[in-house]
Amino acid sequence: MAGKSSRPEPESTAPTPALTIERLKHRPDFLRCARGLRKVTPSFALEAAPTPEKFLKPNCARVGFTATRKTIGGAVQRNRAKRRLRAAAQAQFPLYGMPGHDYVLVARAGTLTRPFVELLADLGASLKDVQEKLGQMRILSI
RNA sequence: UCAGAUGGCCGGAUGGCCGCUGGCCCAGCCACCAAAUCGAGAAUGUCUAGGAGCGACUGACGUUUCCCUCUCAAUUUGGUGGCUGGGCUGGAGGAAAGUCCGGGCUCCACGGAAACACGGUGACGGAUAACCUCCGCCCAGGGCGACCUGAGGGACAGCGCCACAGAAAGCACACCGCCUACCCGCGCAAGCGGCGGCAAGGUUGAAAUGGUGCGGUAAGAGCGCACCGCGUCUCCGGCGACGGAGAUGGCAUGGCAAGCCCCACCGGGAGCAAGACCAAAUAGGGAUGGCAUGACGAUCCGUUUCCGGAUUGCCAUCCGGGUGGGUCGCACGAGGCGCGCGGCAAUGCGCGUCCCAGAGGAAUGGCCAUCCCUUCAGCGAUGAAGGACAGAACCCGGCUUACAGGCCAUCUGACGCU
Repeated sequence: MAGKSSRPEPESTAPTPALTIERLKHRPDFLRCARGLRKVTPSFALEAAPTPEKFLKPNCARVGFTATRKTIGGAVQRNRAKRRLRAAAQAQFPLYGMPGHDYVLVARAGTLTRPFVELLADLGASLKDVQEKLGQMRILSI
């Protein structure tokens, strides 16, 4: 925890030169995020948790995508839902993502039907909301 | 023109902004390797590394140049790999689906053969790497027709079943019926009763022991005859399944094999998470229970031999820890397209040409605009909503299932015109 507190202030994340984004690939990471913070919108559900020390890289956030057969449908629908979420993440994470954290975007029924502009707005608002809560948690833990 | 049959094809189009991924090329940076050049150093020092040339010389010796060995550093060139940037180029399907068959490929098992078991296939001829596939043909059924449908071997090898209905459903049967010729009794007689004969007609059923007609008879019956069906034999056609003709029998073996079964043929098992390799990590942690608690060996302790003690074992379950990487397999194949030849066709042969997805929480896209199509509203201009089924995962040949809309060819029937 002491090592984490040496990071720059949360306000200065936006002008940080290049936030690299990696993809979550392993089931334990998804499970850990599911136990973390959760923010639900009509477009999707956003889950977030700090990246474990072991996989921590400077100035890097990790994102994963999930779409279940039960809520979304067949392979074609699930692929399309994940692609829309990926495109939205690519637009919004460099602006609002926090380095040193893992995020998971869970597709919901609205992921396919919601207009893309609103999907982007949902993601931006959710990321800001999660950013505040994570910031509070960090201050409390110090 | 309408209705229909069969086969084949397509499966929205164009542009803009922002992205993902494979291949090739270029540039920059980094790392490694090799070579060359230059420099420094080492050997190298009281005893002056070695060699060659040169000068000089009796000789000792002197001097200069060059080559060879090792180490370090720098520069240049080339190669390999990584990262970043740029350019060019490729990037889901007809079913990618279901995972139902058949193969290739991989690993495992296995001495050969046979038998048994299990599973599959089932007219005939061909195609194929192979098939439960495909083509042709035969038979049966359906349709005016083009054409369609068919698990299509065996029911005298055996067992079993045939519900309900019906008189009778496998040693067939006699309910309603038909007859009274022969024989017996009664009666003058008609007739009645008995002894009997029959299965034509009715009824049931998926199915009733050949059908129709004539003769025949007391009534009837393949009892006789003709035609049809069926069986057997002969001849002809066909590679064959089978078809045709003739003779003959006098009607026989009812159905179910998708109940068991019999016959013929085929079949090792598991699958790319197969499997191979590199790197990393672990190299045996703890608990509980069971077995052995011997022998051999090792280590330790008792000073040493003898002797004694301790540790070390195996199996199961649970808990904990580590492992999140990469390369190959893996994209040139029973490959696509075109032409020619053989074949009715499935398909085969030859020539030419092309390289055409390779991901790995899994790319092949996200958004916008215009056009196209469909539906709805509207007289209309137009507006609104929407875009079939569906996403490669080792590859190939099939089958099955899903599918908005559209195109082409051939053929059939009806109507109209010439």
